[in-house]
Amino acid sequence: MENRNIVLIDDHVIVRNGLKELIEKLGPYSVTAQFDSGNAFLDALPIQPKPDLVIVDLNMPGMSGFELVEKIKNSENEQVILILTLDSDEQTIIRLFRNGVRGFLKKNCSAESLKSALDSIMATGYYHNEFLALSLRLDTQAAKPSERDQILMQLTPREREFLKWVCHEEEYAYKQIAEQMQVSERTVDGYRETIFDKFAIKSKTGLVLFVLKHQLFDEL
Amino acid sequence: MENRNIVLIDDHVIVRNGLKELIEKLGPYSVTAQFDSGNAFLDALPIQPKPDLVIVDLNMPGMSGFELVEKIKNSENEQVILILTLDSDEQTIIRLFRNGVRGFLKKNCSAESLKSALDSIMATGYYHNEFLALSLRLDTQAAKPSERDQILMQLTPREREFLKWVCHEEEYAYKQIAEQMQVSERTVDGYRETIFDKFAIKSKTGLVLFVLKHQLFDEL
DNA sequence: AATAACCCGGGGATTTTTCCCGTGCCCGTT
DNA sequence: AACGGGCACGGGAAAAATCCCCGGGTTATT
Repeated sequence: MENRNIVLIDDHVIVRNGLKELIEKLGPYSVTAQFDSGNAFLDALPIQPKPDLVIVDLNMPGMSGFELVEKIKNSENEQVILILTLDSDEQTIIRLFRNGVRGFLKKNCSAESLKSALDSIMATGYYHNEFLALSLRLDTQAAKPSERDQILMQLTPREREFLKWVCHEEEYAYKQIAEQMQVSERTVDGYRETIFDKFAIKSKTGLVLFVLKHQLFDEL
Repeated sequence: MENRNIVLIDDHVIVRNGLKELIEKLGPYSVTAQFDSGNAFLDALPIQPKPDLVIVDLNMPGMSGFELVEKIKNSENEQVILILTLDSDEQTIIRLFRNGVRGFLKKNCSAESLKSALDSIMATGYYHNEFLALSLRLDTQAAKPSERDQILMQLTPREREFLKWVCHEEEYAYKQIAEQMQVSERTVDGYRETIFDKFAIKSKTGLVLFVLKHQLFDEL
């Protein structure tokens, strides 16, 4: 098999050099170009031959790896991308994957992991590890019933009803919610306050974000 | 390495036998049990040793593979599952994966694909191919692209950025958003106003609901 | 040159939200 | 009988959000 061309994008030259040495020892791979920023890569896109794989550091100053992936996706120039990351939350990983990323690897992974990632991407186009699988399952309500239940447990019936009104399409003000719930504004004030305290929320906007983020709405 | 125990669930005995022969030729795998329905497998669950892998046909009379996966997931008895399918829509695949399925394979796949699927699942726990990748990407984009795109078209770049800040976890006040965007509060006032007008929104709360309802956040 | 669309910003007013202070009732537990 | 939690209610005040007024600039299109 011919040598595969790999491009590295990372702001640290030390990391790039370390990776290059490691990668070229692992198999028929050649690191043919390195860039210290997403912009540098994008600038070079039209003039360089398309690599077989682009390895992107997620945490870079200026344009983050995430932004870079989005820009590549929106360009006409599809790339096979492997993400290098220290640790990242599930949401980011899911979004990256949906933007066409082919795999994720922790920066502190073993050489064996790196090798299997490279081999897998070259063979099947993708590298799939528990990192991603876990994230995807966390993405759905079904995966985190415990967290949701734990939140719901801490809500009294009136507080749940209050939250339902807060997230109502009609965008009720507290005064109107008070009317709907047949209590005084001051009482509604109380519901808000206790929920703020319980979950470290600071604003009505935060309440909406909280409910939707934890997908509580259907349970209220 | 020891032989891996594989269980087949498919309503066609011919398919099962063909698979068994093929699988046992491909590597250190033994098909230790076969079932012609999901129910038969569920009945046997408590009494048989847990297999290393369960291969499930998606299209079965009676209980479908999908139902079976859900039941397994809701039982206490987790299984490593590979799905065999003729062709299936993206939604089903996504749901299956989120229910813990480790891989998908077309029924008419090559022996090489089957082998790499088995090897990959045994090695990393997952098998990942373009089949799934495509589905996941379709999941977000095909959801309601027309409606969402139509909304996005009506937003200027600054308005999108503004919306991103409005829905930020930190619950920024407009004053803080103005700081982040490097403009005056009055300018932010303008972004809000125009968005309110465009989409008949009445409050900051409404903005959050709007963004999340139409799943705009990832696109901003 | 005119028009439109986007971007930017100051002053001021009203409403809403947020946060204090307090009160009391009911109910189940201890 | 005392206690805590949930529920309900009130006054007042600071902060934020909302809604007006008004002006300016750039850029692309016509």
